[in-house]
Amino acid sequence: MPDDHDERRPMAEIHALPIRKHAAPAQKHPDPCETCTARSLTICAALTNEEQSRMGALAGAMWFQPHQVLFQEGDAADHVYNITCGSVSLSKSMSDGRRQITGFLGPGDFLGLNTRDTYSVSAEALIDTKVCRFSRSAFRKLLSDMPSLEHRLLAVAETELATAQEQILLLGRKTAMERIASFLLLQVNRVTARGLPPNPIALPMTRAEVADYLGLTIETVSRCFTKLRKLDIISLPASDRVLIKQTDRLKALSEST
Amino acid sequence: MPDDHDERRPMAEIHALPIRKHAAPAQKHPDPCETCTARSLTICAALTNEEQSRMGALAGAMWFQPHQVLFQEGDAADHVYNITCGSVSLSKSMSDGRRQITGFLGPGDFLGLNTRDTYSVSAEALIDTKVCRFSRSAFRKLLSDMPSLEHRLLAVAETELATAQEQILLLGRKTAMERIASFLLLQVNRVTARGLPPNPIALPMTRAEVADYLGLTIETVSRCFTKLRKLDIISLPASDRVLIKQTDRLKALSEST
DNA sequence: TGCCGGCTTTGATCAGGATCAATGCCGGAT
DNA sequence: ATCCGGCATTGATCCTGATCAAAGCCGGCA
Repeated sequence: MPDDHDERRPMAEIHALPIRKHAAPAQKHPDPCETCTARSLTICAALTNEEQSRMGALAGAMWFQPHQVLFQEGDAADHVYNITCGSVSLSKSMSDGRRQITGFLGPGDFLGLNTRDTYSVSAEALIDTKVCRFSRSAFRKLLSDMPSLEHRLLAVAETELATAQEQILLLGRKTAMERIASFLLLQVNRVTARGLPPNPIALPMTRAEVADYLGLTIETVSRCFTKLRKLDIISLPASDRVLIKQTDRLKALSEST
Repeated sequence: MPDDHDERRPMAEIHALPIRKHAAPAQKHPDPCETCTARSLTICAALTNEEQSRMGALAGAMWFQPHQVLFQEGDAADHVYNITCGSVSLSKSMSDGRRQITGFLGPGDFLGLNTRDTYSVSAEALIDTKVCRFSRSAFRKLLSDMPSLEHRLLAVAETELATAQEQILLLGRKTAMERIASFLLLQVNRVTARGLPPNPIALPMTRAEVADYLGLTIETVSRCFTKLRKLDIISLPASDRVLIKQTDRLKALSEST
């Protein structure tokens, strides 16, 4: 991605497309990995050029529009995905409609790894999103040939596990305000890890998605944002942008009450 | 383990020991893996005999008593552990003492895997527990020589991730009653997976530990148990044993309200 | 320019679970 | 047999965040 920091702004060529239930594979380039902007962020960084081109040959690029579903919890886990650009939410839902978002993914993140043969969560594009897709069988073959790839995936899985544990602490024991503060600090980390300017932070998700991620309601999320604004800890230049004015006070709020 | 189903009953030889802050390594047997009762449950099952004896040579057996700490969140991650017998809780704590248990582990489960150099959670024995401990450097060497081991670990990590996602849904969106019902059904699975009789279930943890796992208070846990008993869905022959009388109704409670 | 629909904010009220407090139960030690 | 300490249960009250309801804001479009 060039310096387009507003993750919400649609990519022009995609925006013109009619909305479809399922995305179509993009036409193949001679070597898509050559120009991949997420390459340094992702597991591909662990591979030699040769290995990478072999991997690239198996990949298919795909685009997804906001709210398009990559896969649903319980679907046969046919593919694995690597996000090259955009944002995706992972979620689980209950029969009565209650939803819990288990994580937000961005460029370089890996999706759909699964021992069992069905996905354990649903994945949905938050904004226009481009992914690199592999069939699971091809990917498995790749794995058995490249121990460094498997090694890297294990590291990724362990990091995700630590993130999930942090999320479990947040949901089980933190107050609404602590959750919001932790969330904002997390977004700062996410954005700086990608080398983007940290302030103001662009939120690729709506209040409803934040609420479903933090185990709260839309109203509570909104009220906490307002309260932080009145405390002069943040400002909200737009509803999807947050300017953090006092990081230290935000940190203090994320740890106690 | 023979047919001693009460996980809370202390092992005789251990109970005689004075309480120590840190457990001492047990004297080495010629080949401890030969007699390991958890062998079929754990990652060792993926290894050939030769590989296993090589792995066994690097392992040290250790015992821990109830409340003994294997390691603390933030400690240098020097070792990895494999539980052969007993139960361990993983938890994270906040500075003011609030605690969240992120999971309970039992025989065959693996502990302490970590990309970074510090543990992301604390581990504490719930009951008398025996583990097989490896230094991380030795274990890493082992890993690079045995792709099948790494493959197996990846599968384990993915299963743990799916479990964590389930826990995130529970903490973010389920009511107190739904959490308790889900918890009890989870315990049934845990116990039957180990081939033990499912009814009544022995709970190796106290109400406080259940509460810290489910993001509730002791009182709420107790009230839910009482309510389930009054609904004739369970009975409580002892405070650490639950007899499930109507699994179908319990399942219904775990999904809606 | 003004309408419309989706998202966000704000207000009023409600309720599920937390907190505070007391009692009960059981096992181990004397 | 009795006491004691830790854990569990039960009851009364409180409070955080959910729910219900109504504006407000903003961008797209006629």
